[in-house]
Amino acid sequence: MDAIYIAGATASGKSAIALELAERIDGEIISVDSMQVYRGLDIGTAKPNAEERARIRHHLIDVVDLTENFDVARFLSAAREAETEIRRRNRVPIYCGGTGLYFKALSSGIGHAPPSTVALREQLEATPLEMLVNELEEKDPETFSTVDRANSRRVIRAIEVIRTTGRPYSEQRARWERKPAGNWFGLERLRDDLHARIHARVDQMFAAGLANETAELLKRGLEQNRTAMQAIGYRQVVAHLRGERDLPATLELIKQKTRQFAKRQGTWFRNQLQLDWIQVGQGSSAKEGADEILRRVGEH
RNA sequence: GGCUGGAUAGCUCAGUCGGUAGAGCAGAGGACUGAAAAUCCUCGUGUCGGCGGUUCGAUUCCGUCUCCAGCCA
Repeated sequence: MDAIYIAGATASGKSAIALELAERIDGEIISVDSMQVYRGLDIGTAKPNAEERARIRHHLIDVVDLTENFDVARFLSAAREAETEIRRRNRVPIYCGGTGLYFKALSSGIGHAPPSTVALREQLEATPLEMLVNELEEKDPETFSTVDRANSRRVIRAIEVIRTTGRPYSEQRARWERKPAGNWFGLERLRDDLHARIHARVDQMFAAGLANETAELLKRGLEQNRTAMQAIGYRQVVAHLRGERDLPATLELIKQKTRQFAKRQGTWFRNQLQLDWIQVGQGSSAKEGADEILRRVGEH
């Protein structure tokens, strides 16, 4: 059986469905999640627990230390490796997660530009955006005309590649095109339903000790890792621990940030990926979700 | 009861030397090629607390009432 891809916003219930599916078809799960790769970020990333991981083999979870950097390219090669391994065992790879960029890399590749280096990036960050944009116009007119020039992250990456390779960024990117969906599924819920699930999940995270976990991670260098520090939940709890916000306000803020994030995930999935959408009903079980996926896989 | 401040977009507030008003946040939509749970873009008509008065014209000035905060009794 071909690999199955399941994309869904946070709290959409994708993990439970993937787990159910994996048991049914003798599959293994490859996490498509930019935060679950970090060791230590457990509660806040809703990582599958030990029991679930004992039941079904998971990949791309806990693969890097809090002090390491991770990016799409690393994800892509690790994912391909995991898939090969799974195939060798005659099992079915089930990709499941919520990081749109990673899914896109899986379907369309990522190009061959070099990774970022801390020193150059810091230097570029300290440079006024306008200067970088001017440099871009001169050295890579094509990227200049297509990038979001107000978005410093985009401009910085382009300049970074141009300076380290001496070549235009535009010629080092993968050609992205919309490919027809195979076993690529998107999970969708009614907005109110999803929000209710998000709120309940955030409450559960605190009940499970998110604040303590964050305090522990701080001792282990959480703040030194820029990417991990971006994770919703941890970032807000760190501010709370510093006394910048009380607990109820922190819970509210995290719920709000998560809602906004879920919305952005939906935008990405809808417009950047080619998915076969599955409406997940409010009271439906993981089993029903898995049934629906299998039914559609049969049709493909 | 008296005095002083407030009352303007869902929230926090700015402003109009009198010509019916605008930021941030929230919300909605969108973008996204090695940080992506990040980053960026677009979208603002609301009895300017109520009622009177002055005025060609009041959200803006005056009076009064209501509510909120603080101070004095």
